[in-house]
Amino acid sequence: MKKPRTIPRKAPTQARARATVDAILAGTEKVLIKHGYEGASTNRVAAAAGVSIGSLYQYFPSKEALVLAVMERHGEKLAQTMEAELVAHAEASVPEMTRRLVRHMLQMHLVEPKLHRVLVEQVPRIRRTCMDVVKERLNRLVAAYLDAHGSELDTDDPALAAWLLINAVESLTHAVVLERPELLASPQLERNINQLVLRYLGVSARPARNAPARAAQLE
Amino acid sequence: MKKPRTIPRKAPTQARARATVDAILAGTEKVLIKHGYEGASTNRVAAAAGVSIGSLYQYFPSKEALVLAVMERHGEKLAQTMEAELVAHAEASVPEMTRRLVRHMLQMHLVEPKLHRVLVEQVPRIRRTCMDVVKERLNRLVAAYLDAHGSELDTDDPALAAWLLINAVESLTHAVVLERPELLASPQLERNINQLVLRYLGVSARPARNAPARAAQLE
Amino acid sequence: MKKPRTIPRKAPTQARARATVDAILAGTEKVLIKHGYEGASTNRVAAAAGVSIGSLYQYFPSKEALVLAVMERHGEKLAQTMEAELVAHAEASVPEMTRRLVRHMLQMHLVEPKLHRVLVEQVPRIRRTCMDVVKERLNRLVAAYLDAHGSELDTDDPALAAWLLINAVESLTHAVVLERPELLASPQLERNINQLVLRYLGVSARPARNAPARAAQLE
Amino acid sequence: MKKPRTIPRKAPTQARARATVDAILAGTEKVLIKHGYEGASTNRVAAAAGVSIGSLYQYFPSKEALVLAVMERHGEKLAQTMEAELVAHAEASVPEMTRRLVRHMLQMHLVEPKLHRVLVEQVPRIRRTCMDVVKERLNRLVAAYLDAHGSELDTDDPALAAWLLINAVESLTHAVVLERPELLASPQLERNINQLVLRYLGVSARPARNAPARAAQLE
DNA sequence: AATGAATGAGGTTTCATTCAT
DNA sequence: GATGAATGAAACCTCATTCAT
Repeated sequence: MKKPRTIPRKAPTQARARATVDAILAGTEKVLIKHGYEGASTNRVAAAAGVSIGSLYQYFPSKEALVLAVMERHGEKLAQTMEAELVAHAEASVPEMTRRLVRHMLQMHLVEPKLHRVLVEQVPRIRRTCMDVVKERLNRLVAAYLDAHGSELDTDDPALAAWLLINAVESLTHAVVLERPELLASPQLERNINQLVLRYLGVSARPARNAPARAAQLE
Repeated sequence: MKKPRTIPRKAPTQARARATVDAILAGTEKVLIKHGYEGASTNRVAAAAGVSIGSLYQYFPSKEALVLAVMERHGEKLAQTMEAELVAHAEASVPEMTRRLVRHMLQMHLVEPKLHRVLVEQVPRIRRTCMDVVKERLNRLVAAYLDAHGSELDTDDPALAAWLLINAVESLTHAVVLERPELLASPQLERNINQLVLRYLGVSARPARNAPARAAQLE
Repeated sequence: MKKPRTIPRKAPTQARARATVDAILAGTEKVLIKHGYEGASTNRVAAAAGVSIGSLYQYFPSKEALVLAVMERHGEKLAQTMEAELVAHAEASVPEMTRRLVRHMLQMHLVEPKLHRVLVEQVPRIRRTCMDVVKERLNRLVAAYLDAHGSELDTDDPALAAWLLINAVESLTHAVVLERPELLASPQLERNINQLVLRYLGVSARPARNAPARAAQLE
Repeated sequence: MKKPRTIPRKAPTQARARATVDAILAGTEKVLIKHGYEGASTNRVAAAAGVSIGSLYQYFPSKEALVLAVMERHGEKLAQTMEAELVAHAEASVPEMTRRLVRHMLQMHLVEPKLHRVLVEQVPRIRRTCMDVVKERLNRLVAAYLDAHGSELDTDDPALAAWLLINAVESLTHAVVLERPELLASPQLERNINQLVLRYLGVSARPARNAPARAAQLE
């Protein structure tokens, strides 16, 4: 069992090289989408990128390095949009924030959905997945958010709660895409996920019913 | 991207043939554990099984057929133990049942844990995973159980709830094994997962508040 | 710097396999002769052998394994003819034996001379050369012979003397072939090498001076 | 089989260029020592020399040209020290001179021994070796010396004798280094090589017989 | 003169699969 | 039924060399 090198071989310094690397990454995505992970050979990638196989190997020492780079790029995009959402509405109440994030999570699969599926379904998980990156970063942010709102919640360990929720919600969105795509549109699904989150946190999803609001909206 | 045949080529009728097939499956498991999915070549499997490569191909038309068979066998085992649990304690209260199933789920990873990891992490998900089988069967049973206990719950759609919970809990157990194995032992984790489930269902984990039931809170 | 495997991968058991291995070795020789060491690729060898590249790799794990096998086979042949000569005339006098062996050594380069040149000149010496095998075996025999004839000689250490002589004579024959092929035919060369050997051993090439003489002195 | 150009592409005229060429040669030696002949790629050499691959090719048209240049430089050094020895003691007696040269030859392997080994063992001999240069030049000098001392010797052809001896002694030193390094220190080896030479030339190693000279016999 | 990005033929090697025995 | 020798497409990757900058 070999462990192929995955660290990029050299960072492109000249503009020309930068363009080559971009072309290679774009080619990798194209090939992954079209042929899947197992069908993605370095030769195919080079061809799709309009670059010689030699050039490819000057920057990426192996197929896994290529895929890893694509995963990181993709994960980065996802993480950034989620972060933006969290930061932009830092003042939102817990139910409001939950709704936003859940909706966002569900929509993530609509950004380059084919690439996303290939990365999530086909790439062996040994290699750190793009989602791990996303999850890690989200984890911190959500944990911080829960910590800040600790008084409104019924949780013994906000960090653990963040981790649990992120994993649960993330996996649910995957599962929906894979197994029940017809539910994606339905508000029922979204409502139930929100419920899962809010009830777990000890916050009512419909604050109206419980009380005329307290605490949450004042922060 | 080719789709290799995965249906077994012929069913072994003679006892000798049956033994051969068993040896092949055992060999496949051994090789998967030792070399991972990508490192599992048919020749290696045949060698590990003490069977000629020709014989292997007499029963399994492709590498994927081999892996699929192993996955089904493994999934079958898991599903059966879960089903047994559900059936054996059909009368248990919701909190009790939840606790049982969650604990069971966490322990599943301790049954042939290495094989389990390989199957879950490395086998591309295109090919229907073993867990899908488990999940599908559990789904029905849990949905039925929730239906039966509908009056105790605050859920609009028991079937959807079953699906949500099974996916969430299953993915959490994976995530724990992969990312936070140190939590496996901790009662805190189990308590939080139980909480996630019970609160979502609108059932208090501490039945005292709702009903006279006890027991749960000591863990 | 990699060290390629050189041990044969599996010993052919069936007659068919035996034939394949022979064809591969023959092909290797052909290619070495025609294209030299660096030009000898495994693909070329397989083609020359009329065998698929896959078959080649079933028996030889690398190019170096191929070359090594050829070298051993070739060295074996050479060693055997030298041994035969030594054994057949075990009773010969020292000058007589010397003359025989020197002549033999010179003629060795006429057995498959092209292959011999490639093996000697082009194969990097890291890999144990065919000549090492020959030399080792000859070493023992000659040392034994010198030991047996110790009383006729003026040497302090027959084993060392054997080693010195074999190396010297062997290298001289190489050098002749490579640098002065025109001398190969000349009796002068042979006479001088004989002289080198005999005088070093303290035995006159013209036994007349030392002893009642026979045969040798007329050349 | 291609024959790559080996003649240097252009002679460096400027001082800067001279420095570049030196750096390249030094880099080549470093890489040869560290990675061996096959592992010595032009890119590695350029890197080791701290020079761009383009610059390297401005002065050396091929990998073989590089190695050849290094071999010539190395051979030149060796030849010069041997020549110096011969010239400095032109008046020495034959035994004395023999002793000096043999000792010198043995010590040659201690000058940059690693580079020496790589050049001698790994560089395919097609390409004229460094030793050929040394040998050729020594040949002339030794032949001249033997000619001058012809009266003291029992040889029919001093030129041939020179050639024989140089080859024999040179190869013996190699063989010692490669096969019996433990002998390098021993005086026995040196004594035996001297014996080989002197007896072949018909000169006693113990000049007492011929002339009043002394000293030599105690080693 | 120097750079280093780019090239691509061709190397070694694996492995799922077939088929004669 | 079983065997295992044989296959060959295709994978990954290197490296001497060129050439635009």
